[in-house]
Order: sequence, then C-alpha cells, then structure tokens
Amino acid sequence: MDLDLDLRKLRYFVAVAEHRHFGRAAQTLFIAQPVLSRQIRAFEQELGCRLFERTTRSVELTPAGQRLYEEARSITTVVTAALRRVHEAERGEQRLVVAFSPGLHVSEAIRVYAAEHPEVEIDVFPLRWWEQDAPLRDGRAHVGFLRRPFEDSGLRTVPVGHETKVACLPVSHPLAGRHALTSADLDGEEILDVRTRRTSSLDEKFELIAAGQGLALVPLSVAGSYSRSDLVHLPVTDALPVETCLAVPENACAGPVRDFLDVAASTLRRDARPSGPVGA
Amino acid sequence: MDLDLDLRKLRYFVAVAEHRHFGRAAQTLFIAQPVLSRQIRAFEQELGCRLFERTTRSVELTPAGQRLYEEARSITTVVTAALRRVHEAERGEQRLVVAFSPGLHVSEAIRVYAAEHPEVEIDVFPLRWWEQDAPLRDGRAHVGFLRRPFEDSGLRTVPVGHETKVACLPVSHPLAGRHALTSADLDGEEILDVRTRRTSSLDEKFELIAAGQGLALVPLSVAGSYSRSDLVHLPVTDALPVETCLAVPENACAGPVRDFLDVAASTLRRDARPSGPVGA
DNA sequence: CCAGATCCATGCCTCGACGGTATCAATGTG
DNA sequence: CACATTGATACCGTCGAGGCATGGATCTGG
Repeated sequence: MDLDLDLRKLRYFVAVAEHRHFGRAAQTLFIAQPVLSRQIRAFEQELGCRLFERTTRSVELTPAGQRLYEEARSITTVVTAALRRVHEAERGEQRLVVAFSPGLHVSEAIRVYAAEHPEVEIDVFPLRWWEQDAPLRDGRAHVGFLRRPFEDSGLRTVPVGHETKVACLPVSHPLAGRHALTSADLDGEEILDVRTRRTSSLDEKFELIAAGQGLALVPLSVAGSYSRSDLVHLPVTDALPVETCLAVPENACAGPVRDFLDVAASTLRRDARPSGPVGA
Repeated sequence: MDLDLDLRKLRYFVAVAEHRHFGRAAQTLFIAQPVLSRQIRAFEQELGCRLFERTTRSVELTPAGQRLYEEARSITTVVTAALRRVHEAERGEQRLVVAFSPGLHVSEAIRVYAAEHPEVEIDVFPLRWWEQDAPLRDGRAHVGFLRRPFEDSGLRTVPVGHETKVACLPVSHPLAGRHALTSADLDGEEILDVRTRRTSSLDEKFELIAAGQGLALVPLSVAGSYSRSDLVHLPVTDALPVETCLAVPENACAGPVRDFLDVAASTLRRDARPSGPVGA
C-alpha cells in the first residue's frame, strides 16, 4: 500500500477545490501560484488520476476530485482529533476506548467505572459485524464487549451474559406463520452469516432477507430494535444462546484497563472466571 | 491548526513502536538506522512531545507515544479507505452517503433507491447528537435524515415524518409515578438539551438523568431502544411532535442525490413539499 | 479584429529536508 | 577489562518545495 499521502498536498488541493481558482487559493495558502500549480499536478500523478478539469478560464472538480474533497474532511477530522488526544496523553490525561458489538448497549460496568474514575476520558467504539476483535488487537480500542464467535487467541475474555437468538425471515416465507421454530426447521435454508455474506450494515442484512436471499439468526435485542413490517422474528426453541464477553488484549495490564476489569468483575457478581491467566 | 502531520514520519514511528528497536525497524523500512533516529527526533519536535523513552539498551513508548500508536491505526484506516474510494470514483463508480440522526433507522426510501440503482454504492453515516447538519455541509454525507431542530440555511429539506417525544426521568423522581405528563409539569425542571449540555452519547445523557442532573425529552423510538431499569419514560400529552426531515445541500443537484430525492418523493406519497426552490 | 486583462503552465534558481556512510558514546556481557 | 550492541552525531550528496519571471490560452471592450 502506498500510504504516503502527502497531507500538505491534500491541504493545497482542498484550497483549490474550494476557491476553484489557483491564484486566490495560493493567496490563502501564502504561497506563489506557480508552486500551487506544480503541487497539484504532482499530487495528481501520485494519486494516478486527474483531480481538476481546468482551462485558463475555469477550474472544475472531476468525479475523483469531488470524491477526494469529501474524503479530505474525514481525514482532517481524524488527524486533528488524533493530535489532540496525543497532547492530552502528554499532559497525563488518560483515556479508555470501549468497543461494543452492534446492538449491545453500554453496560453497567462502564457507568460504574466512569463514576469511580472521572479523570479517565471514556470513548465508545461501535464495532462492525465483521470486525469483532480487530480493533482490540490493533489498539483502536482497549476493552470490548463482544458477541461470540470471535477469535480468542491473544485476548483475555470474561463472559458477561447470554443473548437468545431468534430467526429472522421474510413474511412471505412458508415458515413465517409459525409461532416458534426448531433448528430442524432451518435445515436446508440459506443462513446469512458473517462468513457467508459480508453485509456492511445490519439493515443491509435485513434487506437481503426481505429480498428472499436467505434467513439469519440474530440476537433478540437486535431483532427488537430493528423491527420491519416485511420481516418476522421467530424464537428458535433449541438454539443455543450466544455468549457475550468482555475482552481485552493479553498484553494490556496497564492502569485504566486493569481498573476497568476490576470494576467489571465486581459489578458482575457472577461466575466471572477469566478464560486466561490473570497476571498482576 | 498545524494539520501538517507527516504520514511518512508516522509510518516510521509505527515501525519503531512495533519493533522497539531502531536498527530492525530501519531494516523493515529499507532505510539506514541513523536516518530513522533523526526522523523520530524531528517528529517528536514537530509534535512537541517525546514519543520514546530510549537508552542505548532499550526503547519504550511514553504515554504520548502509546496514544499516538493507537491513533495511527485510525489514521491509516481512514486514509487507505479514502484513497480506495477516490480510485473507485476515478473508475466511474458512484457512491451515496446517507446520514442518519441517532435512533432513526434506514428508511424505505433508501431500500427502494438501492434496488433501483444497484450501481451506486451506499454508505450510512451515523450522526452524533451535536452534529446534526455539519456532515451535510462539509461533504462527508450527501443526504441526511435529520431530526429537528437543525440549521436550515444552505439545505433543501423535505419533511418525512413526525416522532412523538417522551419525557425521560429517573425512577426516584416525584413525577415518575404518573402515567402521563403535560408540559406544565416540566416547568422548573432542568431539561438536558444539546445546547445546555453537550453529551457525547445517548447513554451518557441517560447517565446524567439517572444521576439526577435533570430530565430530557427524547423521541419515542429512542426511548424504546434504550430502556433502563433506573429510568422511566412518560408521554407528554401536549408536547409537539418533532419533525424528521430529509435534507440535502442546496448546491447538490448531481446524479445520485437527485435520483435519491426522486425516489424519496415517490416513496413518501405524502405532501412532500420542498422547503426551498427545487431547481433543475 | 485587435489590444489588454486574466489565469494557468513552464523554466530556472535557491534552500532545506531526506537519505547514506563513517564514527562516537553508552551500556551490557563474558 | 575487552568486546559487542545500539542509538546518536557529523558530514555530504540528491531531490523536492517554493519564489520569480515569463509564456500561452482565453475572454472582453473598443
């Protein structure tokens, strides 16, 4: 991957895109106009696509340029937030990013923790369906409330609850009139799984179901939040409830994470046995 | 703001952070070790804070370095996704980003649009409570389903529905035993508003309410999704329902946005009068 | 139709940043 | 205490960013 996007050139590009005029954009950037022309041309070559359709009398964005202009806002937002948080860390401010699988709500543990540790800034990280554990591994989140199955290796996990799963089918489906199903009823049906069909959102998954592409087993809480008139949710009497876990990276025994685990353990008051060795 | 973060230096930093060893990190980067030492030092000066605590025998991350390492993942994720989408645009692929106020679900219009325009990639942009319209103005989203109130100027809006608001109060509140309230009952109560108290998440707002910091008026759909045992939701009989709108930037009459508005207009089949002039 | 204005592009120059090689200084090891 | 390891420093060459002058294309007024 050529991740070497030059943020300075991106800033130049944004100026030209907003002014649609090289001379005035150069003025706001405090550089000379010829420099800007060359930088933009170099930027286009680096990206491999033209960004402006320009004559001597007009400067207009190409589709690629339009797209880049939109993306530039996301990039600058993330970068400025990152720099701000780095400086906060430099000043000693602590932060804890708690990831949540979709449909799970902020738990009791996080509220107790926030009350006990007001000096720690707490952020939530909404997880996507297909990236249950990745943000925990690469450092984007420190602790996570995940729904099984996910990849255990390298994580310490604590079970925190169970969710019953219900079958989601279109109203036109032959089984839709039943009051309850068994797993035997689902034999031969196409089950939409994270592995079989990578849907980017839950709504997209429901859309596939409504279109007759298959069925899905979804946690009850999710089914309740996203009710649609063209879908029905039916309990599956013999389905195993899916386990929800609190997970942290194995190597992370640092302050806030450690404290959070302590709070979680005392909050749960149930058989909260860590699945791995709990070192000091 | 000094947004001029050098992504090349960031890449160097990540390599050192992962290897905790300048020589080996330099090998993987295909540069000489002295270069890496100088780049890291320059990077620290640009950021204004030390990133590594290093002796001749060990290299460890400072708190600021640890934070930057976490943020680096977010930055690279956003940048690579942005570059990918720019190239998709270059190849002619179209994209439509639909923003949603929290609690609103993907509407009928988006499903119909996706079915009619399978060539357009559709993304959703979950809006925060305090940034109802900003992503629409700066290009991060193309159309948005917003909940009033928001800043109208510069946007074309189409009313798409109404939501009744319910009062959310802690169970310990004197009014909590009532079956319904009127707005007169709420006189003198502290109402938690986006303007009065900038809560970063809905859960945080509910947490404030549970802590006795005040009450809030929340849309019914939101109240249903986030039920808590320490809060009660009561209808307010004379409260005006809050209007939900479909909004697009005034200057955007381009292809996918235009098509989406057409689909929305035909889908709604109600008095979908645009609030502004609908140019060609 | 032409002179002038406007505006982006090109050529040439200077300077600073990046990368390489050689070497020093500090620390751990047998 | 000799030696290896490792990060830091010094010095040098190259490349790219920025400035200035100018060219070429297009629109406008007379």
